[in-house]
This record gives sequence, C-alpha cells and structure tokens, in this order.
Amino acid sequence: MRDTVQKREILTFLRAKRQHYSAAQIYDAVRTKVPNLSLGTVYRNLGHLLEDGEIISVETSDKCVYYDGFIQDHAHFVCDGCKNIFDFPLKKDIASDVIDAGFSVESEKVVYYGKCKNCRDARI
Amino acid sequence: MRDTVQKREILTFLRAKRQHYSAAQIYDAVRTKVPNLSLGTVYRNLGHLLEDGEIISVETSDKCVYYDGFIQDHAHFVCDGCKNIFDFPLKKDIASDVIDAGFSVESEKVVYYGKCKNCRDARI
DNA sequence: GACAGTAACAGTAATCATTACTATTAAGGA
DNA sequence: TCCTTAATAGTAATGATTACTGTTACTGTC
Repeated sequence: MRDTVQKREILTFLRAKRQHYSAAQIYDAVRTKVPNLSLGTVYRNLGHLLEDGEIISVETSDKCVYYDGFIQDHAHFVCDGCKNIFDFPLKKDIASDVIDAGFSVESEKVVYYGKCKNCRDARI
Repeated sequence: MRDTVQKREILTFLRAKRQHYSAAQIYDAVRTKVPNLSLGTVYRNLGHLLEDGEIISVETSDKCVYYDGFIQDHAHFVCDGCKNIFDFPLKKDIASDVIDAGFSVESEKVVYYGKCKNCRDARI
C-alpha cells in the first residue's frame, strides 16, 4: 500500500476534529488541499483506511455513511432533531454473550437514536 | 392509516420467521400473495411500520437495509463469512450514560461484526 | 539520480437501493 | 351506496457508491 498525498490528507482531515463526515464532505474539504482530487479516490481510500482499522464508519438513518477518524471504541448518538452525531463511551463486555456463543467479534457498533439535550429542551 | 392487504401481508411475512429481509426480498416474497404489488408500496409500508415501531431495521455493511419483524430489544451479529444475521439478547442499561447526559433515547442499535461459529470453524 | 513495474489517480460512466411523481384504486366513514 | 382521500401500481428520477480506462507518480532496484 503506497503512501499518497490524497490518502494522507484524507486521514489528516478525519483526525483533525472529532467529528463525523460523509464521503462528499470529505471530498469538498480535502479538495482545498488537493484541488483535483477525485471522489472515487476518496471512496477507495476510505475503504482502505477502514480495512486497516485507521478509521471507522457510522451508518445512520440517512442513506449515506459517515466516517470517523477517532477509532477508540465508543458509541454514537444520532440526534433526530439537529442530525448531529455525538460520541459516548462504550460499556465494557457488551459482546460477552456473543463471544461465549463461539462467535469471533471483530468490531461492534452501538448507535443510539433520539433527541440530544438541546433539541429536547427546544422541542425541535 | 388505512388497513390494506399490502401492508397486512408485508407485516405477516416479516413476523412469520425470525429472519432479516431486504426490501427486495420482501417484495419477491409478498408478490406470491399480492401479485401486482409495487416495490414503492413495499418501501412506503416499511417506512410506516418503522415509524409505528411494528418492525425494526438493521443497517449492515451492505448498501441495503434489512428489516426485522421481531421487535423485542435485541442485538444483531452480522457474519462476514456467510452474511447471515444472528440475534442476541441485549444487555440492560447500555444507554444509561446517554440518558444521564440529558439525551432522550428512542431506540438503540447494537451490531457486532465478525465470523459466526460455523464460518470461524470452517475458516471461510 | 534514472528506470521499471505497478498501485493509485482523475475523470467519467454505470449500478442499484431508495424516493418521487401521477393517474387510478379501494378503504371506511357518512 | 356515495364521497373523500389515503394508498396503490407503474414508472421516472435521485443520489450514494462502484466500476472502468487511460494516465500519473510512488517505491524498490540499479
């Protein structure tokens, strides 16, 4: 796997802030650094980075996938109101039942849906 | 909300077996009962049933959504090998941190990824 | 440093799950 | 039975993602 400007900038962008971005958002942002970046290149690199465990992905109710450069195990909260994604710590040993059943767990995704504190208070 | 043959048959199909089906699979299956069923009707009814909490959905790494007529809280395990989806009980109070933070949690999705027992043993 | 081999790239076309649109049908209350 | 209108079938449009193709630029070797 070669080291390219495109891949490096994509990873740098995802690591810069603890936020969650769609492929299109990453494309727009990284294009300021790599002007003729291609959207296909974004998807290819996101795929590689996911395989290597350098980033993780979050599937929300939207039809697009969000990518996250913060890879320490954590849960996500997707707000129905403002659509923001919040991070929360993940409790230990959630998967113990599954492991006890003889399954090998490579990753786990915990996503909560509802209203964040602001949207709940504002009744959005 | 009206009671239609299409909606009734979709829900009956999803409740019949404890499995997880894509919209296309539901379309094919229910068409044996409602021959000129439309795929749009499947999606519209799945949307309604989701809103009403009559069914739940599972987003896997595939690009399509799977629907589940078994709505008691449970976790899903998606096998990388055979692509089957397995049900597991969900531990209690997983979301307590989120609720303590003032967020209102309407639903939670817990999905594990890895190899099921068979695929692990068979090294698929 | 130049060269060769090839993975990764930009640009574009294709795929396919899902959604939107429109004229028609059929629930279900009066 | 009649009326209102939500739901439907059929089809077209959308949009995220993937595939394809000729070109570029990493990286190991000399």
